[in-house]
Amino acid sequence: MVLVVEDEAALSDVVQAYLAKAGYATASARSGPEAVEMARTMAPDVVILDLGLPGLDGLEVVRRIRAFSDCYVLITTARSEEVDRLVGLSVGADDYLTKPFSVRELVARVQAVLRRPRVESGNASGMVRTFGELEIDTAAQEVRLAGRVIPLTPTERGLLMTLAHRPGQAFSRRQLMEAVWGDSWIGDDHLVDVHIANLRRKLDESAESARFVTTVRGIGYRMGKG
Amino acid sequence: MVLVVEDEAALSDVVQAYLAKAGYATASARSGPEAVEMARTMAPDVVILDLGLPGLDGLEVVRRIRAFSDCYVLITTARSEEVDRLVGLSVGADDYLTKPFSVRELVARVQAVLRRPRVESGNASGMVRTFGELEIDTAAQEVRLAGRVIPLTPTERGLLMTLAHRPGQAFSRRQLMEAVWGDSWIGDDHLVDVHIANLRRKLDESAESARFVTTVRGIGYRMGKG
DNA sequence: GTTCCCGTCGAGAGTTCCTCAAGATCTGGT
DNA sequence: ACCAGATCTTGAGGAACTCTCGACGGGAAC
Repeated sequence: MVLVVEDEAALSDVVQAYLAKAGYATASARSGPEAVEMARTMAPDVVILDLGLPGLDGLEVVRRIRAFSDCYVLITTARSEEVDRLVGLSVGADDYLTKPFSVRELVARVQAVLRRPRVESGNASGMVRTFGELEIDTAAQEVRLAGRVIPLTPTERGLLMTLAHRPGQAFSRRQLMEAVWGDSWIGDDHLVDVHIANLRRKLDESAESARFVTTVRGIGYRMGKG
Repeated sequence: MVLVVEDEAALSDVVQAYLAKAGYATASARSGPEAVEMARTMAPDVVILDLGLPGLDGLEVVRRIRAFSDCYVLITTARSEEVDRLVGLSVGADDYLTKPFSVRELVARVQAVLRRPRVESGNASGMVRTFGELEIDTAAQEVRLAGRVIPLTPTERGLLMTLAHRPGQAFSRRQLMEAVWGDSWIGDDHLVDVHIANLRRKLDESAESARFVTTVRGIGYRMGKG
């Protein structure tokens, strides 16, 4: 499934028509928050995102989506400056196109992207990351431990999925807060500690005290390896 | 299999000869498009890519290869500016070397790469610096020696990463303090000595007394080669 | 041989992190 | 609109870890 995020209805329709003709199911969003919400609930394979959205900054949308999803993000932008491209790629986008672009080329890139070997995960759109007995299903938005579903609060899920998105990578408390609460949040770093503690309690009471979330002293937290 | 992409035939031959002597099969490409094509058909384990290729932009080559392959990409570049490195890593390269580089070091990195269990997909921001058996992983914020994780305090990590940032360059104690503690810090230079000593103890007790941090008398410290 | 610079050690001070608990806020149902 | 339950936020205390500093011994440069 391809999610098209574009506030200009005419362009959105054209793009969706071409994608449909190429055999892809599509969905559309017209604003940043809507895009994030749909990316979360529909778990698309590809998100085509217009950076020039009114309201929420486009790059912020990429960051938020990246917090819980590994889907491919293709950016379109009217400003052709190099800066945009680099910044876009550095926040986690996979490819970019500058406007005006050929819709055929857009479709070609989507096809190229979907040909790319999917990261460990059997099913097409649902992606499951495993860490020993822990399974994180980003499509179903649920977490299983030894087959058992662990009930997590949205905050705990957000933290876990952010960490699991790049296993081994150390995240600062601030990075985690930005990913889960959004970058406009102002609050105590200590919040992260408490939620991580709650998360660990739920995860560890079922497992044999195998720590999934590791503390990196002076930095923050990361997934995996004690 | 290691794919060497380099337009200068002499250098390409030398690199390939060393790699062959280390036991690796090699292939070579002399242009960007050829590199992409060979990466596609031969599915190499590692691609060593010269960013300064004529014609197609080197970064574009990385992006194209990334479109279908998750292989390890090691960039070499004559321009040592920070910008190059950041941009290179953001498009999906895994490591980089600045020219002129030691062919031995190149081989050492390739070996390190192939020894290391591939850590899941796109660790685009995961940058790993290697000094012989020492691996400095700035993404995970951890240091490995012969595959073993060495637990370091934040200060020790900071010092090591500062030194490793420019191997061979001598840093004064004051420079190191500014880098690790911040430029507003006022304190005794001797502090650096203590932490360097602690760092060396941790690093050397596992290695055969191969000093990674060298003292430059009257100046400070530097990374590598006595 | 002298002088300075560097390496090592130990103990107190300081910081970071974890845990527990209570108040505030949010959500869904009636 | 109201209530009940879940979730989020904030704070304080304690434990473990890390930093800092002074002192002494060894080694390099001259």
